[in-house]
Amino acid sequence: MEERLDTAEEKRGRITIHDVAAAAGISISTASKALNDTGRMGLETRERVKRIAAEIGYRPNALARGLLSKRSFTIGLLTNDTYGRFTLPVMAGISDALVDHGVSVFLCAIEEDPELGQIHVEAMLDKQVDGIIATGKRLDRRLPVDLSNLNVPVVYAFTEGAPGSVTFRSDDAQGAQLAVEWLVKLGRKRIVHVTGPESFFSVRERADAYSKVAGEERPVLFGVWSESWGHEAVARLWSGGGERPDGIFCGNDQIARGVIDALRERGIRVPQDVSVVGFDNWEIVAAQTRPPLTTVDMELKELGRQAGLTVLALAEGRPVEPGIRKLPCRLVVRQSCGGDTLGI
Amino acid sequence: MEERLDTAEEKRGRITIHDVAAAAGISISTASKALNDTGRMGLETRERVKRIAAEIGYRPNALARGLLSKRSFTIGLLTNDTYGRFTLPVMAGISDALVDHGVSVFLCAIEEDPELGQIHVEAMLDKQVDGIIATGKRLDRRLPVDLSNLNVPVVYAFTEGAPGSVTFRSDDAQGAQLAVEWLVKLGRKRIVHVTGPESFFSVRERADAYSKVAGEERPVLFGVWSESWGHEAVARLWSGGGERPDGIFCGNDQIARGVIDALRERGIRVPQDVSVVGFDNWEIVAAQTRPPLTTVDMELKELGRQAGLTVLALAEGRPVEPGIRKLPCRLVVRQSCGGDTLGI
DNA sequence: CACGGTTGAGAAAACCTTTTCCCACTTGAC
DNA sequence: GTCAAGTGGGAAAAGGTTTTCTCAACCGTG
Repeated sequence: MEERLDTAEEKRGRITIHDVAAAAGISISTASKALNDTGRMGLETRERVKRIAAEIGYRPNALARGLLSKRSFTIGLLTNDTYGRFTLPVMAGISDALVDHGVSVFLCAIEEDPELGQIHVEAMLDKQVDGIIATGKRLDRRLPVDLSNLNVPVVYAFTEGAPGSVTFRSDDAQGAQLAVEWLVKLGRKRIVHVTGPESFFSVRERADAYSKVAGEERPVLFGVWSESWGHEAVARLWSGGGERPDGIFCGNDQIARGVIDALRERGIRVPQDVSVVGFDNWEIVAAQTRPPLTTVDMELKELGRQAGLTVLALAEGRPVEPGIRKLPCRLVVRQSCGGDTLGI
Repeated sequence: MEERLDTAEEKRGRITIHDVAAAAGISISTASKALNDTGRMGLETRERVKRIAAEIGYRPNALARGLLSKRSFTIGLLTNDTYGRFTLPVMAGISDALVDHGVSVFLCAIEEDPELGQIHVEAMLDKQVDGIIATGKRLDRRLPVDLSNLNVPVVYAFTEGAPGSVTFRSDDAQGAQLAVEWLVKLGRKRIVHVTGPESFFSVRERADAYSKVAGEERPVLFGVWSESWGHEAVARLWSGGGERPDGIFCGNDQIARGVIDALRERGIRVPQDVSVVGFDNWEIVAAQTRPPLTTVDMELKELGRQAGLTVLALAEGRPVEPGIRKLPCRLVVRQSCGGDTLGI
């Protein structure tokens, strides 16, 4: 009765459902139904087919399956964030959410090149992706590629979406609020905000939230996203004869790092004399500052997870409310503010 | 004569070769041959079919094509480098090399989880990837997943490969040599090497190359891959009564950053008093040090490019010599060593 | 005029699955 | 003993493409 096809595995190429059917002495239709838990058949037959399939190492060909079902169990992730600082956590979240559903992710880094973007999008469409997630490095900029009437669902994550689309982004205002409230809670009174270029939407949003909590009259220093700007800002703050801050909310971790270094160089102690809080929770920067940086995490992985589930829902035809979804940030307490041993 | 099917584009779903054939008034076989430049037919027919296909926006379905040709024009990139520091440049290189060939890349981050790795590999095989590239964050460690008898080609890049496979890696010895020779050329005599854990193969390799150039008696300080170790190493070097170095070759850029910061804190000028050279050319670190860091670039993008072309060659059945291919590193001259204005 | 060779194009098989019928058989009720 | 209903399983089509084979028409040559 053990009628296994020795040739099946030797025959160069994959094991198909025909091999399973032959090995079980049934037709391929029955084999298919047995393996997919569809159709009617004896429980015993079903079990036997499954067992045999497992034994000979059968795995269904996703291409053939996709041809029929119009689902490729594949999605595309488009990004212009070359360095992957934002994209990688997003990607991790997407993959994490979709791997259980058997979905794999094409990653396409398109830089700022519209032509390259076009090529990648077409390649993905040819491969019948079930959907596309667009992500980037800036909330208020579009990717240099048109994703508008694509006949596959598109979801935007951490980049500006087309009108009428569904977009996921971090709630920067809430994140900033978290940071400033923390400084206030620690008793800081003379708080300032050192941040990036005012042209960034998230800069303005964070600055507004800061003003709401710290007070409209508290100063905001706009600059660039670099450590050296952090240095310069400290120089500026401590050079004049004005009030000396006791709390600095920085627009990102790199600026915070510059600020902390500059303060140390001036003999000002962090966090005893001045509390510093950053934004991004970019581990590589935040964990290496001295002292390690208290900062705001944008929960990009969760953002990716939700974007993944959403594009899947759209691909399956489930209805999804369009609009912008803001996901809350989280404050990561390390030692640059104090309060880390308080258990507040 | 203009007999275009208005319905073709309206019919929900993609435009198929049937639509092209119908629009051109020919059979699908002829259409296929016209579009693929195969078979025999009148030049005029060929051109006309191509024109019509373009007009109605026909794009071949890669799933159907792959089913027949056994080529999916898809490869998988497996990595355990969560943060993407090494993976992203490699990925960029692969993508760059393969996009012209119509190949897309599945990215799978598997952390250190063998089960997750297994799941992703199976998902990729189900999707009939033409090949797999394994990459990681360490030259002397395997990915936590078995890629040995997979019936698709596997290429290793920046991670340890299976015996008999083809593996691409950076030539760390040559890179280290480049760095130390640069210090020597600048007239530095009292060179030391501050590097990572001796358990890393590349650490030993770089250290050996350093010893060959600088002299066997020159000191090597093993530690960890962090800025704080850079600080500590400087403290150690400057605390005793011994000789003070005038050139420091660091095992990576983070250590170099720590070293430079520590030197500045002691009032030692870089590069006037001490030249510092790093390893990795991790832009985000190397460009933000003060002064910007002269460092060794491992050319990971080129490495990815070659890995991509190799796995493609294997997928197409072209013969490839197995073995380990070492790719040369490149010295990136910034200002931490001096010599940057010499044009040497 | 008969015939081999060329040219242009189509029919059909193949790739691997899933799904929709459809058929034969069993069971129980009347 | 006949019928209806239910059960287990198979044949075949469909999905979009490529490729092999076949066929008809046409050409020139002997």
